[in-house]
Amino acid sequence: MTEKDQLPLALRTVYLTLHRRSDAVFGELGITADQFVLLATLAGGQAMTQRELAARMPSDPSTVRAMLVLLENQGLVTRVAHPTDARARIVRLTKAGLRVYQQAFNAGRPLRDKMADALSPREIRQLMSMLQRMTESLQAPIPELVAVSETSR
Amino acid sequence: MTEKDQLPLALRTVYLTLHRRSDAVFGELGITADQFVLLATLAGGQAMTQRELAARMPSDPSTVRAMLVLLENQGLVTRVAHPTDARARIVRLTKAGLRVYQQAFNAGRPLRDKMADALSPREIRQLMSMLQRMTESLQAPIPELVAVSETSR
DNA sequence: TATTGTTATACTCTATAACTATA
DNA sequence: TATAGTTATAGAGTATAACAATA
Repeated sequence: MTEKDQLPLALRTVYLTLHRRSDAVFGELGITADQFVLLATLAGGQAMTQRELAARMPSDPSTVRAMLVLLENQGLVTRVAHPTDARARIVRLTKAGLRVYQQAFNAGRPLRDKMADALSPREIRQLMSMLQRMTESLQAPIPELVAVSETSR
Repeated sequence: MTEKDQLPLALRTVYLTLHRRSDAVFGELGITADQFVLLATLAGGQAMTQRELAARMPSDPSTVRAMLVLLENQGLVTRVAHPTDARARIVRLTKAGLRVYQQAFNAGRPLRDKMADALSPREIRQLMSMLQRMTESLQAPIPELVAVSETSR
């Protein structure tokens, strides 16, 4: 069991710890940590289709749809027809949705600060770089995994 | 929006990407990625009570119980009486549980390698150190969060 | 033919609260 | 009084497959 093999568990531990504390903070505003991520994805950029939203979160389109239904019932997002593609629907934050997002962003600051306080500014940059490279590497196809699946048929 | 504020989302993206790919790999062996973590926690050390198990995963005792029921039905873990504390139950891997864990560990190697390949050996050490510090920092009480909760009563 | 989204469905994980038994 | 575990309950996220409408 090398240090490399402990990486997934270490990653999981910090993520889940963050996720639980985030749920506690955001729960006071009536949203979950995952719903906050959805709102943040919409707040960060332009409006987008459900598929684009799912790809950025990242999550599954049907999962995102389930989340959107909940958020729509709360009046935090709306879905309107796409201007040129009649199949697609554009998701947008409502005024209330933007307000809740901003409140949640502020409410979460102590948590983000606490996490970042464990690192130097230089380490934060290095960490961001590493996380992005890890994500790209994990998203690429992995030949050995394909081989395992194929041969097990 | 500073780089520091993007850290939680970057962490989430890499964790969820890893989690999904892990689920796909472990699913061929009949277990989920979270169940693998439970098995790994038991395989890594001595037998332990459900509470100890929950603390190490980390997870909630009632969540762990639900997972243990599923794993017990699959014959992968057993729960026996604690020798000195009649309230507690000791959780142990069965022979089949150890075998499945080992198979899953091996099946997950390409994934772990792929993730680690994005980093140099030095970066892996640095990353582990950072993740551990972040976890500790997040587990400590956060005064500002307490204050928010208190004042909102 | 491929793509967007919906629907139905099912399962795992999550967590709170009330409870029993024991320390 | 505090702790270990169970039970009941509820909800959120997850994802697959079949489907309709449209590109």
